[in-house]
Amino acid sequence: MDFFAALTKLTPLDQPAWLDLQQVLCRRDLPRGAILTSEGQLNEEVYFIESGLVRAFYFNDDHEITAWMAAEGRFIWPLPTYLLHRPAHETIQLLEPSVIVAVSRRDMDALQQQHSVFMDIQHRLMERYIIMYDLRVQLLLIPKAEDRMTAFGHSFADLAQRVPMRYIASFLGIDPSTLSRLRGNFKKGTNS
Amino acid sequence: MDFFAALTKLTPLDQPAWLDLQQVLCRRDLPRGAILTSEGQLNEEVYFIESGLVRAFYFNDDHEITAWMAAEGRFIWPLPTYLLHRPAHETIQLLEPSVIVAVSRRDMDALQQQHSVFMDIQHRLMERYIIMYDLRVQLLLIPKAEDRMTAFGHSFADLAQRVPMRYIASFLGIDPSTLSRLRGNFKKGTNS
DNA sequence: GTAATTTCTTGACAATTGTCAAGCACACCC
DNA sequence: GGGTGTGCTTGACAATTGTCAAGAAATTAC
Repeated sequence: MDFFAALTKLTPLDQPAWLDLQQVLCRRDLPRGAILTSEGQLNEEVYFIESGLVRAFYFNDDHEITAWMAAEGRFIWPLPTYLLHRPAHETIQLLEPSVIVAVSRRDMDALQQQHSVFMDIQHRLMERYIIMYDLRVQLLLIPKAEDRMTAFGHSFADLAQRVPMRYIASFLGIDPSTLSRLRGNFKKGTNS
Repeated sequence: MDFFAALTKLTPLDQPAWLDLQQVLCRRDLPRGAILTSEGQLNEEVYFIESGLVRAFYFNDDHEITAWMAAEGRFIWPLPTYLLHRPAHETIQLLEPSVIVAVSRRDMDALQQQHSVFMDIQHRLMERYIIMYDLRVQLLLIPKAEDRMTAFGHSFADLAQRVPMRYIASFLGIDPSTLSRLRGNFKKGTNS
């Protein structure tokens, strides 16, 4: 998924803005398991996933919770952290070897001052985040784990295939063993 | 809570912008139970709660789920609906007699074209929504109903007092009878 | 390819939560 | 202020889900 294509799909981008952006962006080829940002550290970058798969997680007591997952073609702008100037409560980690485009906050601030189109982009991404959050809350309010899982499959068919089960489980607030059992039952149900 | 004060707290507002806004805003004194917008209808207004208490809900199968609650001093900009130009999936209803300030979408669009400060306001509110959503998701991912309730009490102490229990229950994804029981246990626990 | 590690599955059981229903308390309306 | 309706509480039970643990399967490393 091309970075420029994804950007223009978000908002038409003029040549000067794109050139200035290219000056400051940094493309990284990272292995599976690499950490983009860590819980507790002040995040000062925004990202785009050119290829690969990423997830964010945090700890509640001693067990980790997957906050979200994203694959190639998606932007990562850790907004709650970014907006509040607070240390991240999430760790962002690669689930597959990935090519990540990164822009530092300092550079992004400067770009936003020079080209209003970068404000528009942030605005668009905020819109997307809100819509995603809305969906996420609706998912989590489905009372039964099985129904929650089915709904997840509908909304995130692509991720349902690629993301390891236990991450999906914690994303949905289900114990991995319960999720495994439900999967088993489901298969039996469809076969008969 | 004064509308103007709340606005300027969000973003400093110049005189001309405020005057133009006053032209189009409409203040309504509504009784308890009144409906601001209904599920399935295209919402074309944004609101501010000058006094009173409001909640939004929708139906999942046959039982209703409270999406959010808000008291005086808060803005209501139904963003998922507004952004997607889709009919609302929520009904917004007054829980107490309230004074509501409303601006139609048409007027707001015009204001945003004339005064960039109204874009800033939308931007600020989107930031708030994202932070609220983030909190909401974290709440819902707390596995035990009792812990979820406690966390709710911490984050929304004001609402916990004023909002009828069954709405809080559905907000937290708990059955009202379970919530009632937990409350009972909790009281016993603190007394001994 | 094989060993080592990790992840997934499954069983038995316990804890939590939901369901249905009945009684109680409270607020609201004339 | 008494009747009416609504919402809260509580009991008994059922369904769902979590916990702990062990074995199977898959993946990774060498």
